[in-house]
Amino acid sequence: MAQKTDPSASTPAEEPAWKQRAVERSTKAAKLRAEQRVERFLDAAQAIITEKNTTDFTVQEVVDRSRQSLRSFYQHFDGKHELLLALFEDALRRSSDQIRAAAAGQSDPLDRLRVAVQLLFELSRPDPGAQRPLFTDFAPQLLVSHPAEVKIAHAPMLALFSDLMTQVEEAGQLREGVRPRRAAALVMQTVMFVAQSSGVAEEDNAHPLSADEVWDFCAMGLAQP
Amino acid sequence: MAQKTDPSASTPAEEPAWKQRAVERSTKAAKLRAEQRVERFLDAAQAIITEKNTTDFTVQEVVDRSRQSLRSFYQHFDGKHELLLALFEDALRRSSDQIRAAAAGQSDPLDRLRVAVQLLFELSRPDPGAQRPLFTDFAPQLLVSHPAEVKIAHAPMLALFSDLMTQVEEAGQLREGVRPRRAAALVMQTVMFVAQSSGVAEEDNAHPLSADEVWDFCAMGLAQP
DNA sequence: ACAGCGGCGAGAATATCATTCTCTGAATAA
DNA sequence: TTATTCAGAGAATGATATTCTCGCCGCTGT
Repeated sequence: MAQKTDPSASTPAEEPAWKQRAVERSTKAAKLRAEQRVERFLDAAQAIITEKNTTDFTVQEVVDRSRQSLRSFYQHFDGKHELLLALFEDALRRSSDQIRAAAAGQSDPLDRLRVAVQLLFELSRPDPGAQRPLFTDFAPQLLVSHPAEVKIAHAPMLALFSDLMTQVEEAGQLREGVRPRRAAALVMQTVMFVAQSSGVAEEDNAHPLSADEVWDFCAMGLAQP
Repeated sequence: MAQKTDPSASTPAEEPAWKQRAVERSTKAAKLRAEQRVERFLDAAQAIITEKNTTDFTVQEVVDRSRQSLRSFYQHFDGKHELLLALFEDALRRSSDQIRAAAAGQSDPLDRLRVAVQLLFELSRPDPGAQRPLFTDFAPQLLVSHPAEVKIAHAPMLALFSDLMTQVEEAGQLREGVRPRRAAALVMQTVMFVAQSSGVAEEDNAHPLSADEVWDFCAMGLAQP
């Protein structure tokens, strides 16, 4: 395919418009097909993850479930990590939308931030039923193996918290000397990570950290003013 | 060992004292040998980790380096993860000692806590030279695969922070309503995790979070009092 | 001194995946 | 119709962890 279009680039006069259109039509079709295939892989993976509540599936499982082939898989993804990354990005984006919507229900900027923190905490903790082992399970691994991509995936959530934090600042409710963007990053990571490790219940003692506790910590810290 | 002493408890008449002693002597020797072997594995692994600055070594490497055998390895460890866990626990214990010592240099409880937080932050961030890829590299994976063991490994550090936090409370410097033990857990995790993800430098923008920022966040939170 | 036994080195055999490669049939375009 | 591209099936490869099989060696009770 690339071999067909490249020649036209080197000698444009040779390629009449109809041919370009034809090529484009076929290209578009190909893209569509590719998107559908990718979609099927993503759906299959998501289904498996939800079922097994872990990201420990094999590529083969995804391939079988999506009724496609290994060949196809590797033609569309650079590897398993890209598939996971895609799902992770997606989950994070949807979650940030959800949080943004929830926060919008509050009129006070600090309340908006509070709601966001608390909801993020809930969403980030291990299996509140069957959702998002992506956050809790997968994120840590990626953070080690593909930090740059993870940062990109975090972007929407970070943007949300930056917004909220900036609003808090504009309302004069931010402590002196706190830079809103950095605070946003700090809070986001704190909440996500703490939620993660707090989730181990077992026969434990007092652990079950609550969203309120986390919020109080973020908002007011530890020290007596 | 426990198995040798227990039988004597259930049927004491059968086991004369000399036999017990003899058995114990041989048992003790065996234990000693086992400990030495384990030690060699641990040393070898630690050396490799320090060299390659990653925990991505193969069991075979460790075996070769320690001049022992795979058979021995699996006779002494349940698997690679146990080896790593052992090293992790150790590193964490040594770090908590180091931090405890550093904190002891301060007379004010809140200062002690501050020093502890800042040092923990520095120790937890990716390779400030060649040390502890155990924290940064390995911990996340374990947190997913063996959360219970990780919690155990965290115990000494948690104990330290609990102590420091309690001292802060006793000095009346803890904000109302903050439970020292939970706050200790919260702070420890926050600092360790934030340190981790902050370490990715590259061509980045403003990221390099500082220990001071983290401390300010923990101590005073975000909101205007 | 000797037979049995446990610990261990050497390294082959397995098992599990991810990833790549080869063959092939079918849809599509020319 | 024929050539080309696409994509399914699944075998081949490669990297590791983990297990297994052979012996050897030293110790221990007889």
